[in-house]
Amino acid sequence: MAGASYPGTMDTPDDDWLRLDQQICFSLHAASRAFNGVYRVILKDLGLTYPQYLVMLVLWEHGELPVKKLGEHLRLDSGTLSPLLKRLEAAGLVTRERSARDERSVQVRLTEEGTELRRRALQVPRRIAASTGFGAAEIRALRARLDDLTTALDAAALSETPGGSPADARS
Amino acid sequence: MAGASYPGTMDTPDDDWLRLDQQICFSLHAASRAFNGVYRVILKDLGLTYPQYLVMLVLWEHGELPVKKLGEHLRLDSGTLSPLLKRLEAAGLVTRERSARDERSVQVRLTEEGTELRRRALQVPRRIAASTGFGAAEIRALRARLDDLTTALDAAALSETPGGSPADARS
DNA sequence: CGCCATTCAATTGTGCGCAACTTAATTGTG
DNA sequence: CACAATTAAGTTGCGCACAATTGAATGGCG
Repeated sequence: MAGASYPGTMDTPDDDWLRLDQQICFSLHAASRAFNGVYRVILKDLGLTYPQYLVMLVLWEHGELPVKKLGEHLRLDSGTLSPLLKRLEAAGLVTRERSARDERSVQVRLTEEGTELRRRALQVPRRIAASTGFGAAEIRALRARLDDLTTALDAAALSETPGGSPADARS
Repeated sequence: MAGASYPGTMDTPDDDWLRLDQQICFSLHAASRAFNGVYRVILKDLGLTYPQYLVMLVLWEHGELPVKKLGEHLRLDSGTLSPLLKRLEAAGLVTRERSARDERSVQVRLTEEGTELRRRALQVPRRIAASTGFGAAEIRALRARLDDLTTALDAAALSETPGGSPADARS
């Protein structure tokens, strides 16, 4: 509200950029936490945290996966996944077993109970969607925007990195 | 509330909702972390983390504030802010002092060095904006969308709360 | 005035996210 | 075959987020 409208970028002064920056980074941060909060409440019934739910979604879709693949789907590394999977295992939702073929890799499988949980999870998305007040189309549009953003940011992070390793051709 | 029909939803089957849900929550989660990653790299020069930067932005704008007010601006509670502010204090960027007027409250003030840091921070937003590949207008549009989302989610979180304490007129 | 409810910060405990490092298995190369 | 390089998980350490609790200060009310 403060002073105004900047049509394009033209020569927006630094101070205004700083204010805009405050707004956009705050907005994304806040939205992410707000989302997290709603999921927290809804997922409490299932005994899952939000990240655990994401892992379960991937497993429900793919059946079973090594930790590495799970990490690629979710962009998470073993530092995050290992303890998380241990908790899911303790909860009786998954099993972790070293692969016989390649002893380095650990296969994550749904238990009976884990598979079962999917039925109860089916109503979660509707409750979330209802909470947003957004329709399917709007959600899809927002998702597309966010994915663009993520793609751009990931690319930028690489070029911006001090090490800046150029070779990043991931599988 | 079961069986209700939702705004844009025809009769999309549950399975598809689950898949869409996977996508939108994953997208937001990923975007948030990607943003965080870019800030991490850029803010390293300033010796700040992303949440610390948010706190500094608020302080640069308002000069000095009690912890409570800081928390309202950022939607963070003392559980998060107390240790964070201690670290900013240790870094010599802020001071914390119990208010003489009301001994319960702690006033957070910028030090000389903290005020000084703003000049170096002025170029951060431009680097971030460049990383996103978005123009000011796009950023603003996205921000507006995210704020809508946050508002809706916050409202929903309250009504969704298990305790659903009717008297939830906070503040 | 005395007491109780409220308010603000801080603390504790749990979980996520990420960097850096460790350990073990596999692969590639001579 | 032997040995270095690579790969997969796990571990450690730090910081953030949030719920729940604690403790001190304040304000309201009889």
